[in-house]
Amino acid sequence: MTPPTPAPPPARRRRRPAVRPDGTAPRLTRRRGETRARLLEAAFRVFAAKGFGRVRIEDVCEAAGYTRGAFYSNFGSLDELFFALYDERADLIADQVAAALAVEDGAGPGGADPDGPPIQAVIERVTATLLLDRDWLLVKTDFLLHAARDRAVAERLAAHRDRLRAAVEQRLHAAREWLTLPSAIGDVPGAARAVVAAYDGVATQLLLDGDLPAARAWLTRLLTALLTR
Amino acid sequence: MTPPTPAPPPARRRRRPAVRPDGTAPRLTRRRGETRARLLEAAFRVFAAKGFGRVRIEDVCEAAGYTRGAFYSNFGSLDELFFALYDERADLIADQVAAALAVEDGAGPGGADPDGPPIQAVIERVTATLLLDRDWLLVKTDFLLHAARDRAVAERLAAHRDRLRAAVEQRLHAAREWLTLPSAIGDVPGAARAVVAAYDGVATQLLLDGDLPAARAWLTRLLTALLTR
DNA sequence: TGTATCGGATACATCTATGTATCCGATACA
DNA sequence: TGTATCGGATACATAGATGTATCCGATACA
Repeated sequence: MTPPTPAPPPARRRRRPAVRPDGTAPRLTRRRGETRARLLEAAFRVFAAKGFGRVRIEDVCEAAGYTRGAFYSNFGSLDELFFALYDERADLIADQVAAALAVEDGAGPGGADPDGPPIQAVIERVTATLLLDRDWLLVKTDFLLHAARDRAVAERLAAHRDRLRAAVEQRLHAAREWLTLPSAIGDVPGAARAVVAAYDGVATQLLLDGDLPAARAWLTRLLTALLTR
Repeated sequence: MTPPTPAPPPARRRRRPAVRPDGTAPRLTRRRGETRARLLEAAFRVFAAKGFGRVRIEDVCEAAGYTRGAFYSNFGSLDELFFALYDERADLIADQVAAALAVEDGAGPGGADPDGPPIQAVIERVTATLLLDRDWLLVKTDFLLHAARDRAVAERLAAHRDRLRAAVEQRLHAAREWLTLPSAIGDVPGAARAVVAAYDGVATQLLLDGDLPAARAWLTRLLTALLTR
């Protein structure tokens, strides 16, 4: 049925080479970086609005104010763009969370914070930090479905989750003096995992009803039950 | 920009009519029902394997052993098939869960079960009942993403969740004598919601790593922390 | 200021999925 | 057993998206 093409090189995903034949770097790129950034930014909106499966390459270009030429000059496929987008945003968010949860250890020379158990404060902080943007949840869930079917993708997502979990764990560790965890939860690492699980659970509900304040309140209740006795 | 087409009837989704012009019912259908069932069964496998966004109508037909003629004779679009599939499976699962959690109130004339607090038993039961099939999780999550972008779809999904939550709630209510809920959780309805949230959270992890036994164990720990004090 | 390279636009060829119109074997009913 | 209707297959027409080849204005460097 197919024409007897001898052997069309099964090369998947070609793109503009990063290095020229003679080894010199392509003349570099300021304008290029901007278009790439704009494409990524537009892609985020489009993916959030329509879902990966319904997004055409041209949708992204249109939203970014380019044509497909710009796209193919920067990415090899929609998957590649999607993965790049996820990596970018995931790093950004992991940084934000880590910063928001970071403990200023040496704030005062006296050492530990004297004004009572800060567990509730930690919970509030975690809640406000993790549950931010429904659009990001939409994209992340799409990515989760990719990860569920592709080992390599799963590892990227798992790495992101590990960063979040580690940030939470560190924060809990700093507050361990005032922590009395339920026995079922056990230690601080277990508690950090429980926090992530509660977050994921509430995220599902948030995707369904879109009620961010309710999701925050509910997450607070769950975390209180999971982290105190 | 758009050609001045007068008014192309915006008729969406046509299919074989359920009633003939003269009002009589179409000659009925045993073979038809089987075909439809096989298409739905095949669709489940295909959706689980590839994800909604990557499934072509022909993929489903091929997996079911039919051609597209059979498909269009039974469904108007891939969305319609997908929704029908979800409704079917969701009902099935809700029935199973309700049955598995149902309490045999009048088992003995003596009344309540005498052998100690059955909370742990309830937890084990809920865990084993809810966390069954990763493929179903995959399809359900795809459906969740549809629901997140479409109010009408969201209500169907919410209805399913309500059935599950109600089954859990009823079971917890039956065991309320031995329940000492954490104060953050409050009452039985709150506890039922917490169970669903924990389930969703663990489901996310299960999608990522595919480790069902670990997911079960983890869900048990979470539920223990959420339902006991 | 000249010029070589780059970045993105344009135009085109192709491919794939869809939807529909038609046809034929199967099946229910007389 | 005959026959009208049904269920699904086949064939076709079309739309829509993709990928690539080419072109032109912009920009960095001399």
